[in-house]
Amino acid sequence: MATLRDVAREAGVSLATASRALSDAPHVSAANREQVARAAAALGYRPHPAARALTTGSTGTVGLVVPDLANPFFAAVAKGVQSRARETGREVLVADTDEDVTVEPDVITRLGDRVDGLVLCSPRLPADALPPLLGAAGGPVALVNREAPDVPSVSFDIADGVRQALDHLRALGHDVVAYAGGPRSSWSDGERRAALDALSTAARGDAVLDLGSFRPTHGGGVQAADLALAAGATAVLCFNDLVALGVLARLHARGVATPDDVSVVGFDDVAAAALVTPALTTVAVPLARAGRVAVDLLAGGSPAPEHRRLPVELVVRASTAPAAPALPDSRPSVTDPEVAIR
Amino acid sequence: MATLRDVAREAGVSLATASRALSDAPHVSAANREQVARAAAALGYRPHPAARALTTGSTGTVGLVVPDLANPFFAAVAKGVQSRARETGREVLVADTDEDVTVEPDVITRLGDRVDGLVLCSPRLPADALPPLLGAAGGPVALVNREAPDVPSVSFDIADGVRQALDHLRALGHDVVAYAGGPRSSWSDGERRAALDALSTAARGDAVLDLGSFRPTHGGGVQAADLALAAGATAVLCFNDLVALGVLARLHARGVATPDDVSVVGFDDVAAAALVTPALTTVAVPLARAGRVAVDLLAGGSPAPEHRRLPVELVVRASTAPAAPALPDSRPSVTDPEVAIR
DNA sequence: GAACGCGCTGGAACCGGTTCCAGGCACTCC
DNA sequence: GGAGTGCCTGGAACCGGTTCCAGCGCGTTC
Repeated sequence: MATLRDVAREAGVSLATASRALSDAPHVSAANREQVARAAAALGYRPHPAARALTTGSTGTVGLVVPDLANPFFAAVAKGVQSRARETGREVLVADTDEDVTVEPDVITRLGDRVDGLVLCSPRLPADALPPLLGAAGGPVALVNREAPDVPSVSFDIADGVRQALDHLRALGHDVVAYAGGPRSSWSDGERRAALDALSTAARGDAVLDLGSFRPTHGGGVQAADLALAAGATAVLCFNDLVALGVLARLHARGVATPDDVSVVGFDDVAAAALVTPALTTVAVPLARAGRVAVDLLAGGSPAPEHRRLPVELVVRASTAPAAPALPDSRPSVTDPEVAIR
Repeated sequence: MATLRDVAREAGVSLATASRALSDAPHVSAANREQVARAAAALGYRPHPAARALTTGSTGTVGLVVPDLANPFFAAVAKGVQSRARETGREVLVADTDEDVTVEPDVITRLGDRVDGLVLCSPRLPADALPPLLGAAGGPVALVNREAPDVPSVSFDIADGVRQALDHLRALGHDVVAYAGGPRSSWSDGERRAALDALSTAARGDAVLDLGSFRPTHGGGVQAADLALAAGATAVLCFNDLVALGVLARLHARGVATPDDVSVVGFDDVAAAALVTPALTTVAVPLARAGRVAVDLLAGGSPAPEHRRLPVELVVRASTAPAAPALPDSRPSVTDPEVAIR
């Protein structure tokens, strides 16, 4: 492997000049610049990343921590991080915590030492567990899909997404909407619930039915569907698309027609949402773009940490339809002991 | 940030001794070893990866190149690579080529400089494009899901998977099976076709109907379904699960019952395969394990490159059923101009 | 008691770049 | 013609580790 020393010798200049020439620094004559470029090309010179990192203190690498690479949500974010990093000449070091928040400190520490900045996508991490991790990172951190004081972040306008979904369902005549929630420790579930609270108290007679918390997976959706059916819900808004897919599957299995009997709305607009039958109405969230923005936030050294909130958009597909004229007793009542009306 | 020099001073020993103590090298007294460990802990010392890489020549990092992180197939491989790398104290640098084989040389070169070894998962790359890339990597390379001379690889026993699928379908009475193939440049499509050839010539009267090559996606499956229907096929074996999911969706949309009218078999056993309706019968392929094995192959410096072929297993779910008693003219004939009988 | 060997130790070289700093040269301006 | 200015240039220090090698102290053996 050719080193800079070889290039300098070949070009007949000193090490310092060769370095300056290759890094487009000033104080190099055009002739020497040319000579060095020629020599580097001839020798197939490629700078040694570790050597460069040692002196400059910058590795040209960003880290990405996600709970599960196989989850399409995080995969989409990872793609965004990846592509933006590549565009800006950086590589990405990725860590999958396998949904185990207890390994995060270790993962973050290990990654933090080798990167210029860390994109952290840990929706399930409790808010109070976050600050110590930021210290462990030992460098700039950008959060995806959650917000915290003093840390730059990219999140989504969840409240608006919830509003769009609710407006859509209410316009279809569903004045009671069931919510199949996500994990309690999840920041974004909190946002959804806050938005639902605000929107149901503001409305006249419209209500939101809290089905509870479910694992943010297909299996969680299966459970939620049974509860929704027991409560007689005609419309279910789900924490995310995976849950919605589970709801769809369970309704189908129990012989309940979607969207004729029950409408279902998801969140995220994961690739599969458009492919299932019936195609899922869902709140599209710019996952890849969030990944890209996160990378940019790392670069922009932030005196005042920037919080970017990306717009979302409801995409109406085939899983929602007008409510059937309701039978009075098939509607949940406020006194129903099994579910809480918000 | 504390450096080794600080640790040495704190422990009252030389730089050399401190280094030896921390790396468990011999020629350090027990007392000093203890002193150094104590000092390192007190100072929160963490070795500087770039400095270490510069002298040792090893980065403690493996690279992974995949066409698309959002594709569940590659996501599963990535998870395997990730977890095995972590277990063995290495980090993983990941690159997504966005299904563009023309960027692979660049990606591999850039990654190759910063890693100890590269896991390459590029199913769509033509065989003759491979050798130059291996040179560009500038280090050990392990291939996943394809084989090539002189390069260690992990692949799957595709022939056996095809056999299991065919046996299953034939046992159900489908003596003509349509194959919805993948991209021609794909190594694994070649394997499937070779296996199908072998198995159909060997059989008596059984045949395999080549529907052609499709993009290895849901959309490809939609196209394949139309051709399968046109050919009057009662059983379709698909290049992979994404295609199979597309076939399922299209059959459903066209009012064809699965599995009653047409049986469908996938390949890979991606997570979604178990979740769709009807649940997909498919050849399960140990994706994550392949990723893990690939990482191990990188470590074992290979004088004779090792080719590991992992076993696969048909999982029978709900998308396959006995063939309906055939109407003579609904069966494709050898003279049907639209399709080739193998 | 002297020669020998062995284990521990620290000084120094080295990995491959970047960058500070002093020096040199040509050119301009008084 | 001499001083001053500015651009290039290369020697050398430095980043933070690892490792070679010479030296030293101690215990052993004849």
